[in-house]
Order: sequence, then C-alpha cells, then structure tokens
Amino acid sequence: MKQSQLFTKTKKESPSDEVALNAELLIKAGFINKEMAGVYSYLPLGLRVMKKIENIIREEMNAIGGIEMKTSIIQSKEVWERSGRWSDDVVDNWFKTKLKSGTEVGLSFTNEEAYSNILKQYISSYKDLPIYPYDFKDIFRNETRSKSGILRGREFYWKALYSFSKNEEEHNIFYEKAKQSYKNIFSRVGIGHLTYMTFASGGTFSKFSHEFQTITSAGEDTIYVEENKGIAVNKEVYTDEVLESLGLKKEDMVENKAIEVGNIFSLGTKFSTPFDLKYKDEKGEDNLVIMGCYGVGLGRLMGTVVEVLSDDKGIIWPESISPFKVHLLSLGSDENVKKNAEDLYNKLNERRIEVLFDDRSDVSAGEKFADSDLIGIPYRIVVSKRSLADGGFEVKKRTEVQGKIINEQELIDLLETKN
RNA sequence: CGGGGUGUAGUGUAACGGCUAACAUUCCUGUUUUGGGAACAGGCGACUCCGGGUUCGAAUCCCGGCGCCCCGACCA
Repeated sequence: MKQSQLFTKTKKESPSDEVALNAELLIKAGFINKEMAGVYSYLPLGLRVMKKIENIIREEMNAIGGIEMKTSIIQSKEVWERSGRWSDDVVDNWFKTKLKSGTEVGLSFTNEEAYSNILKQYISSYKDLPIYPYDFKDIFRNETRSKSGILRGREFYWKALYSFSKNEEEHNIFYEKAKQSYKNIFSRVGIGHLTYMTFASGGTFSKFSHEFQTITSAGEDTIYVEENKGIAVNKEVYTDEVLESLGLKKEDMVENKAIEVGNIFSLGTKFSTPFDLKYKDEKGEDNLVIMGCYGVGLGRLMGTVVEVLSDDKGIIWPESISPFKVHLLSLGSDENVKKNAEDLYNKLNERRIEVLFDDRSDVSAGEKFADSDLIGIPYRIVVSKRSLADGGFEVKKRTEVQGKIINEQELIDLLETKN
C-alpha cells in the first residue's frame, strides 16, 4: 500500500484524554479512533493488525479441531432466561434494546447460551461428539467503568470456542490441547516470554480455571509467578492450600501485575442442564454434554502487545502481527530515487511481501523516519541518493539503531527468509 | 456506583472578571529545501461542552447537567 493513499496521519501530540500507553500510541500512529469511552474504531492499519491476530488464532483453533461459525449479536430474551442470566440482578452489564414490536432483545456479552441453544438441535447421539465450534465476534458489555484504552472496552472483538464432550475424560483431553494451543497463540503474537498460564478460581465444576496473564505494569490483575515452572497463581486463589495442591513453594513465587489476555475453563453441565443438552450413549441412555469455554479478546491482545513492545519512539510490532512486513521510504525528490523506490515497491508486491511505501513527495526525511518509528513496522528500507550511491538500499530493523546497505537481490533474500 | 481531576480551532496548549480569545502543530498558497518531525512569506480554521445564575462586563466566579481521565467497587 502506498502511504499517499493511506488517509490516516500520525499525530505529533499525545491525546489529552488518554493515559494508557496502548491507546496513546495506537491513536498517535493512526491505528484506532476513539469514539467514546471504551469504544474504538479500527482504522486501516489497526484492522490489518487485528486480522493478523485473528488468523493466528484461527489457525491454532483449527489445528485442535475447532470449527468456525458465527453467532448472532442480537439475542433473544427467552434463550437467556433458560440459564437465568437475563435478569439485570444476575448480569448487570447487559446492553438491552427493543424491537419495534416491543420485544426485548440483548446484545450478546458472551456466547454460552447461543451455542447451547443452537447445538441442542444437532447433538443427539454419542456419534455427534465431541465438537469444538468457535467464532470471532463483537461483544458488548455495559461496563460501569471502562479503562486502559483498548484493554477494557464496552465493545470488543473476541474469539470464543466451546467444547462439547461426552464425558470428563474426553473433556480433559481437549482442555489440555487447548492449553497448548493458547501458549502457541501468545508465543506467535510475540508475548510468549511474558505470558504465564495462571491458576484462577474455577467455579462449580472444576477447582481452577486457567488464565493466560501477560506481565506488565499496565495490568489490572495481580499474579504470583513461579518462573522455573513457567506458571502463575492469581491473587484471588493465592492461599497456602492452593500452593500446596499445586506443589508450589511460597518463597519461589514473585508478585507481578498482569493483563489477562485469555482464559479457559471447564463448564461441566452448567449450561447443558438448563438447555437439556443430552446425547444417547451406546446403551441408549441419556447423558448430559460436558462443556468447556475458551476465550481470547483480540483488541485486548493487540493493546497488550503495544504495552509490552514499544519504546520512546513508538510501537515495535512483532513481524507476525505487524500491519506490513516492510516500510519502504523514498527520500528526496530525485527522479532516479523515485524510480528505484517505485520499482522495488512493485517487485516486493509481486513477491507478496507486504509493504507500506512512503511515497509522499512533500514530506521531509526526518518526518518519514519519525512516522516509521511510530508505526513500528519491523523492517525499514530507505531509498535515497545516498543509498543508491552506496550501492543499493538501506535496510534497518525497527529494533536496530544502525542500518546497512544491501543490493536488491540480498534484500529480497532477506525478506523472503522465514523466521 | 462512591471519591478525585478535567473540558478553549482537527491536535496539543495559553489567556488577572475587561481590547478582535493567543501560540504551536495540522491544513491551504507560493518560494527554497530533502538522512531524524526543514526555512521563509501569506492564508483558512473557535457560538471557549450544554443550560441557568452572579456582574456594567464571564473562557475565567457560582449552581445543575453531560463528556473524558484516574483511584476504588464491579468484571458473567
């Protein structure tokens, strides 16, 4: 994409109505637009990041048997009354509205009911199980106080997968796969080294749920990390008894602030009971389906990456989720420079290397560099009189201070290398 | 929902109760520039969040509302 076609612009000043680093950088660099507290639009650059994250999660879900679908956002009251979660006394952050007819409806804030209700039509035999449907969708929660930029919004994009299993053993096998799948996701988006599987309160059907917590001072949660084992315990269940049951010693645990980027938990029959979600086993007897829930907030994940990976000049995207792989800058108004830059841009496009081409002719070199650092694309390539005189193109990683000059073939080899 | 803070061009800020609400940036015109947010000249852009009140006079003081930020509570 040519930057002259990109309508967003970077801002020099930080927004006055944001304190959170993620929102500050994403707004300055033109990835998101704030509509109101807790509600953000995703601009072209932001959407590209979101899509990258979505695809990584999709690949990981598909790899463990996930089947993608899409549940509706408008939800009927009757379905939610079945599980007892329609009442505002039970769930106080519903967004509800009415049809013209006066019928009350809700904007989905989670998906258990929707899935249970749909799958009741399709699950009848042990031969139908297990299944692992999931979807990406916008979720609405009328938070009394949204905060921290895109880390906690009133409207957000998430992935939720639900597992439907015949029994506990079958459920547990998948649950373990899901754990690994989640580790893969956070590792692939570049925050694996800071993200810990964390034991948290489990509810009625299991002792623990598992959160994936990324360590950062911007976090809302407090966790205790056991570095050697690579696991953590949420403060809410941090007791001597729990530590003992997990084989952890208090002196090995380090307190940290962290952001919950994902969580998985066993639902048992909590929803299959009210929805009468049963299957016939080999003997023809009815059994309740055992469910599990596996969620990731994509916006929050994107915000967390920004919180964790940035410097005083801007964002530092991991290559896996960067809006583009390469930021190509053409400096100066020299016709030969322009032609070389344009040629390189076309060649990279032909090779399907994602490139943002700063072809703006009325922008100074310094401004292009500043914009490039702020936007945070992993590779920066400069074409200028100087680089051409030195024999090619200057390539510099966002994380490096000094670039180096290489020729076109070396450049293409470098960018086509898988890492 | 309790507590604290705050609201002025697109953005960031300034203005003692008193001239035509200022400066920077963005944007537009032109000239000159082009390796770290270039220089000069000119120009556009504001019912000072909304509604009341005090006053000869309100961006400024008072009351109410709304928005936004932070702390806390809450977070299926």
